[in-house]
Formats: sequence, C-alpha cells, structure tokens
Amino acid sequence: MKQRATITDVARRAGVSVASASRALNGLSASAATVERVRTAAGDLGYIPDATARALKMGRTLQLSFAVDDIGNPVYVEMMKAVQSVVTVPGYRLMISSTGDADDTIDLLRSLSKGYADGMILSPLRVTDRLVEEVRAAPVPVVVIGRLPEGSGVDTVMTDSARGVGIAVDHLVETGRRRIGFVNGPLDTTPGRARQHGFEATAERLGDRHGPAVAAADFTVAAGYDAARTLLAGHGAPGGTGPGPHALDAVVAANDLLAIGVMHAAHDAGVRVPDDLAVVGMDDTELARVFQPSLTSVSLGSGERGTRAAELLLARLADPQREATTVVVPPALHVRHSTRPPHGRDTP
Amino acid sequence: MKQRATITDVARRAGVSVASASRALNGLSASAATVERVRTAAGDLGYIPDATARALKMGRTLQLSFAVDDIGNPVYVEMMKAVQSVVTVPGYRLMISSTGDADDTIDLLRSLSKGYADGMILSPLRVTDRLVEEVRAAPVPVVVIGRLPEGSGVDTVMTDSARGVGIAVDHLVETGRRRIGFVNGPLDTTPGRARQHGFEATAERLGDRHGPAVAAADFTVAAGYDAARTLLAGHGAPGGTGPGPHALDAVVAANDLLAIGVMHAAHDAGVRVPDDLAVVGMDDTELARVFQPSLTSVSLGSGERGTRAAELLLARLADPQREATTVVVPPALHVRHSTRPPHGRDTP
DNA sequence: ATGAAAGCGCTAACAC
DNA sequence: GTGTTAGCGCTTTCAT
Repeated sequence: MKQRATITDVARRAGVSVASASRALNGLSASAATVERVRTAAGDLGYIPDATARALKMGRTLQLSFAVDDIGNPVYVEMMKAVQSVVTVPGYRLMISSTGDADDTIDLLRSLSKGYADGMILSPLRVTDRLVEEVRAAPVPVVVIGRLPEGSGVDTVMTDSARGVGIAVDHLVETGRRRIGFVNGPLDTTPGRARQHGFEATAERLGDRHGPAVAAADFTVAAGYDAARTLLAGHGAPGGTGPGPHALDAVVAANDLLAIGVMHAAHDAGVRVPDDLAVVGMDDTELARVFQPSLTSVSLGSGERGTRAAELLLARLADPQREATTVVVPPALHVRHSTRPPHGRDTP
Repeated sequence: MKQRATITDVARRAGVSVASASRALNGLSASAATVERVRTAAGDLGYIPDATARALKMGRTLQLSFAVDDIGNPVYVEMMKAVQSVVTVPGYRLMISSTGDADDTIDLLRSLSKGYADGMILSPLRVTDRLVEEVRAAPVPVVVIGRLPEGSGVDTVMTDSARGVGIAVDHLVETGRRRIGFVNGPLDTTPGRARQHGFEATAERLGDRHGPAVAAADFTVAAGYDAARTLLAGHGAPGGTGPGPHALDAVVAANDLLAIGVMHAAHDAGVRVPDDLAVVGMDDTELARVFQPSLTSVSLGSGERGTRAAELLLARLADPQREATTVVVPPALHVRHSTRPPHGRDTP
C-alpha cells in the first residue's frame, strides 16, 4: 500500500520536463540520453502510469465488458475464457456482468455511457426490439453473440442451432432410432425459438419418427428432469414393458444441462441410456465429455463464438467505419456413448 | 454511438455554473430551484457522468478485480458469482483475470499500481513468500482466499480442507469401509499440501484402514482418472476377484473433478460405485449433484468464501485502518449415492 | 447558495 | 529534441 509515483516525479528525477518524460516512456521522439535517464528514473521509482489518467486523456479505457444472462452456465464460462484470451493480447482488461434479466441488460448498455469500457460483448437469452435499439444507441461498439433480426447493422456472431437440432435428429435416425422427442428450453428465448424451429423442420422428413416436444422452464438440469418426466410419462417410454409402437426411444435436448436432466429422469424411470433411450445434448460442454454415459452433443462452438466476437470487437475498435459483419459458426456433432446403437459396444 | 453530454453542457443548459451543476447532481448544498433545473437539463441531455473523469478526481475507480488461476474450475465460477452479487450493491464493477500461473499473478498484483481497480480478491493455487510480499506491497487492498502463513497481516478467507478430508474419511469408516485411499492434486499447491496433511492426520485413528495416497498432475478429471488407475492397479481393487484383505474399497478425492476421474477409472476397471468402491469428492460443485451416481462431497463453501471475501474487501475499503481479519469457513459433508453402504438402497 | 478556479495524471499541440 | 501549456470531465476548496 505504498504511494505511487507520478510522471512528474519521474521527470523531476530525470531532470527533464514531464512532456519529455512522457515521450521517452512512450517511444516517441527523444534523444537516446533522455530515454536512458527517464527509463532509469522510472525504474528507480517503480513508476507505473495511471490507467485512469491515461484513459481520461486518450478517451479510451482499455477495458471491455462481457455480459451474459447467467455466468453459471458452462457455455458462457467457455466464451468468457475465449474472449479473455483474445482481448488480453492488445492489452484490454475484461469486466464481467451477469445480468440475469433483460432490463438489467438494458441498464448495463445504458451505463456504458459512463465510459468505463471501450466496447462490449453481449450474449442475451432474449433478444427484444428494445434491446436491439439500445445496442444501436450504445455509445461504444457492441458485438452480439446470438441471433439478431435481419439487417440490424450490428456486428454479430451466431450459430445455426436449428441446423444443430437437425444434425442431432439425423444422427438418431441413422443409428436406428424410431421415435424421437425433443426437450427444449423456454420458448420465449431466442435460442429456444430457434431450436424449436429446427425440430419442427425435421417433421416432414421424419414422418412418424417425429415425436412430441416439450419446453422446460429454463435451461437447467432440474428443469430438464421435470420436462423429461412429462415427456416419458405421457408418451410411453420403453423399459419394463418393452418398446411399444409409439414409445420414445430417443430424445434431443436443447442443451447439455437439459440432456443431463433427461438422463436422470430416464434413470429414475428405469429406462436405460443408450439401450432403451438415446439422448443427445447441445453445446458440447465438458459435462458432456465427463458424464456417464458420456453424452453425444452438438457443439455450437462456444469457445469459437467467443473468439470471433472478440476479434470482431477489436476490429471495430480499430476501424469504427467498417461494415457490420455477421459471423456464423457451424454446429458439429460429437458422438459419444449416450447414443450408441442398442446393444452396441461401449468404449471411449 | 451518439456523442455524450458533459457536465458543462448540463450547466450551460441549466444556466448555472459547472460547480452548481455538480453539487445539484450529487445532492450537496443547492437551492431547490437549481436542483430542479439541473435535473431536467441533465435529463434532456441524457447526461451520464463519466466514470473515468470521476475516478481521476476522486482517486477511486469503483472497480474491483477478481483473480484466479483457472476460471474454468466450477469452484471459481461459484466464488465469482458470489463476489459479483456482493460488490454490485455498493456500485462496484468486477473485472476478472484468469492468471494461470504464479508469475502472472505477481504481474497482475503489480499492475494494480495502474490504478484501474480499488481492490482485489485473489485465490491463488500456489502461495509463495514472494506472493505474500507482493500482496503486502500492493497499492490497493487485497483479500486472499486461501491459506496464508501465520500472521501475514492480510485479510484472508480460508477453509479447513484438512479437516474436510478428515470428515470424508470418518464418513467412510462409519459406513463400513475397510480400506481408504486418497487421490490428491499436486503437492506443490497450497490446497494439495493441506489436504495431504489432512489425510495423513487420519492415519493413527484408522490403523490398517488407512490406504495409499497418490497425487494427480493437476486438479482435473483427466488427471484424476490417471491417478486412480495407478491407485487401483497397484493396490488391488476389488471387482472380478472379490475384495481381498488389502483391497481398496473407498477413495477420497481432493476435489470433485478428481473424484469424477476416479469414478471413470473405476467404471473402466469394472469396479462398481458405490458397491465395490465408495468415492467422496470435495468442493460440492454442481457436478457432484448432477453426476450419476451422485457424488458425496465435502463442501468447502465456495460461494460463502466468495461472499465473505467480498465483504472483507468492502469493509477494508471503507476503513483502511481496520485490523486484518481471517475468516474461516467450515467444511460440511453432503452425502449422496457414491458412498451408500454396499447393498444399501439407492434413493435421492 | 453559488461561481471562479485549481487540479487529479497524463498526452499532444505548439513553440523554440 | 525539448519545454511550456492546454485540457480530457469532474469535484472541491475558496471566495463571495
């Protein structure tokens, strides 16, 4: 807790003006001798330039903000790590906000006017018109991870989760499943809606393989468990009585957390995974790799979305005039034990 | 991306001086009329005070920093959430740093001199003398979550993980286990050492129940898997041949991630959990609740440690002279399926 | 109660 | 190449 030295102290000790000290420190025009003396003076004093003063003068804070609804979700943790590692390179610090609800997000966007950050990456669960408007009106660049209305003129990174659901469904058909249900998250969220469309889009090519869909209260294990119980109870899960003609033998879940909930419900109902019921999750979190049985999951490229969003933000910061860009990160299936064909072998 | 209004604009529009505007806005002495006019002027202009300028003037940024070695670990995520929710109340923003190694941490501590944060919460995996010294020398208050040398004069929140290991061991004995092994993390970490002591301290009261200990390469699932294979192979795991006199029938893991690795290794070796092998983890993360079989785990109060650390920091910020405080959060056992007695029932 | 002015620490014109 | 000076936006004496 010692007192900090200012550039004035350094200048005095080096016997030069503060301007020369500043120039010497920042590698601008200065004689070798001056640079040398300022350097040593700064070293002796343990001088470290004050970020706040510099920010005030330069009009940039070297801080970026990352805002998500629930930082407890592993997906966002992964994004955050990716963002962190990208923005650290050019010297930005990262601030985290877990907003929890849409109004908080808007407040947060507004508070950017305080000028504490040079830009923001936002990954909202619910995209409203008002939100889009606020993003547009933000005093600093904002990159959105998520699906925005067409032509919003906002830098965006998105994935195609609808197609992700399609990929999951196709995988289940290919591995011989006959009736496929869907456990979604809340339908009033952007990802929930997209995934719902994705599931519905498989209806015509699946015919009677297309099973019922149910929406969980939120994207959590507990909600997935509850939703799956409904689904399994209402639509004749196999198990004790053996698979009937309309029994569900596969479930796609809208994320890994829900999928784990589904597996719990199956377990409690005496339904074996993958033998009686195949389960596929989405997001490909570490949980999917680690769970037993390991969970087949559709990666939505969380880490990559974070990386790309960070790059987009950095690019816009470098050139505010550049055209708004949309990056799409494709989904990718990772097959694991939870969807092995019935009676198949079970190796890592 | 509109232009921000400054207090000068507000003052002009209200027809008062900037000083009066400032006072009116901050609720200091000002006539009702002035307050009214300044308020409306500010409202019209959408004025939001600039955080940087205020920080420079006031000498405080309203920002706090939270630094951990690996933000990917669920324990730290939980701490972060807790810290976030405490510091948000008095208006602080939170910056996150994932340091990854000890030198990074020291750099980070040094860079606090830049004055971008008013304080820091630090949870290091390895506590060296140099680190303690740097914490002491830091230009702003630092609260450490972890075990520091006696009398460091630093605000600290710690848990008693050694006792946590003892609690786990006792639970295993009480539920009838005969030989208990230990899968630790790296011994050159502070938690690793503490937990090792905790396990060794059970030796005399356990007698021949006390089994071998092994240290994993780090606190991850993969490392736990590898370590457990060694342990199970070298010390006669039960299973195919039935429990011999020296066969391990229980393992304590130094955290939940390692414990999951142990369960994987057991599964691959044909060892059933909990029937053949009881497993207890530590940290009581969501993973423990969600895994199948659910994992008995010793809570080390991650969330509470975060909360207490944040409170300590806030208290020190409010009164820099207060005496250094150490808060101890006690461990608590959460019994789940992974340690049900052999042939016991298996209900939630 | 209000205004003028100083100044937080730094950088960038602008002269020399 | 270097020193002098202004000023980023704000709060806070100090007069009045």
